[in-house]
Amino acid sequence: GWASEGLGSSGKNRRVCHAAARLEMGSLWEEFNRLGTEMIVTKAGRDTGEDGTTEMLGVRGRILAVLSPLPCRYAFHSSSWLAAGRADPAAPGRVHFHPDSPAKGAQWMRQIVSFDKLKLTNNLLDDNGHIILNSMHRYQPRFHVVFVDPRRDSERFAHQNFKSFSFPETQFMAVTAYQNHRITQLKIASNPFAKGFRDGDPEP
Amino acid sequence: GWASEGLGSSGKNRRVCHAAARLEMGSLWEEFNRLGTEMIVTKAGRDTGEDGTTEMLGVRGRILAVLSPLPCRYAFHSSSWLAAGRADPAAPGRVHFHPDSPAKGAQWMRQIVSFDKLKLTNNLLDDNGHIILNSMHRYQPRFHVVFVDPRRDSERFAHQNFKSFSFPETQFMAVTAYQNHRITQLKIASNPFAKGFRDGDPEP
DNA sequence: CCCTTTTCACCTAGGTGGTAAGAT
DNA sequence: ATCTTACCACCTAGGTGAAAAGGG
Repeated sequence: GWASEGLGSSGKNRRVCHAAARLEMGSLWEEFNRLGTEMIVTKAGRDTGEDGTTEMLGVRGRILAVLSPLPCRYAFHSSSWLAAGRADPAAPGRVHFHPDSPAKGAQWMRQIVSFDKLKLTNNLLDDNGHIILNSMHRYQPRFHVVFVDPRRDSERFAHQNFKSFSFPETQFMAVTAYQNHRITQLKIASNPFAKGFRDGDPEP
Repeated sequence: GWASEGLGSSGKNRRVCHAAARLEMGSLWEEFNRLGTEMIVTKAGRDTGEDGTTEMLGVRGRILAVLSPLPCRYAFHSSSWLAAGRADPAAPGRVHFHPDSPAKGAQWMRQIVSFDKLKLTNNLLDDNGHIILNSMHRYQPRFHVVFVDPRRDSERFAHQNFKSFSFPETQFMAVTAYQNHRITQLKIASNPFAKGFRDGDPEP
């Protein structure tokens, strides 16, 4: 009934307003962010390795990720990124639904919510559902916890039924090839699939 | 409302009574069945490669698979299977929910419904959710299309809300090692992961 | 003797950055 | 000159039956 769909003090539905989230692998994200994170975009789509942990209970809902563009074009000169004019026109942003969606809150709590199936592409005509980005532009990942409202006129309450999270340390630059060699080295050191490019002695 | 949940002539909810299904790779299943299909069970769990196609429209529901034991123990002697006494006592049968469940009918129709994540084990203490079988016993795979009834007292109508399918050509014997060498050869010829054991010239 | 378990080489499938060639 | 693409060797991850060892 209507009474049970009351709003919390934030103007959000009570089912989502207490949702919380923390970033998994936060120290690694910070290490990348200090150097200026770069993410490869290809025509076919490449992974991102995004992780997050939700602390949501009792919500029957969806979790989805979006990448919000930051409004500037960049260039990499003498080891640093510089703003280089207005952002190129962006295609309408795509949304990536977590593959476990929809699921109940207890299910989301059971394990880390990983966005490792999310792929980035620079192909404006992509029809694989990947998220389309402009290379040499900067993005802020965000994700939304959405309560699936069973009411028939649920569109009217859409603004109450989600709660959003973003972690500044996950901002990144979309590139087709790495610009900063220190980013390349950190990727090689931290991604198991790049183990073939490591040369030093591995730690236990 | 209640009127819209009326029953078809079969005594099943109208949402499932028109569901239909056909077996994918039917001719390969028949080829195996003529020889006597065998499926490996291990302690850790092994795949089955079950495929099926549903023809279900407009149903918000689940698809799940069960393996029904046939009540006999078998032995393999001189190239054929013989009944060999009563069936060993079986643990309560487990159910395998298709990982896309729940989903709407249109989603199920979009692609082949494959049970290739279903694994078989002979470990009675298995806690990976695999289906537990007795080796040297025969089984009939079945699957059920289930309408998720939104009514509060939906348990009362459970018997109306599913429709079951089984294909006799998918019956198989659970084994820990292949008994019939012709089954081994047909597995090697038809399973891409066993390509390493093929010796003849491959067909284009 | 019959059946089960363990380990193995050999595959499929797909995620890495490197590299050189291509595009603008 | 700068950015993009296509292909590659090298990984991770995991599905095969073979073979040998183990158990009752």
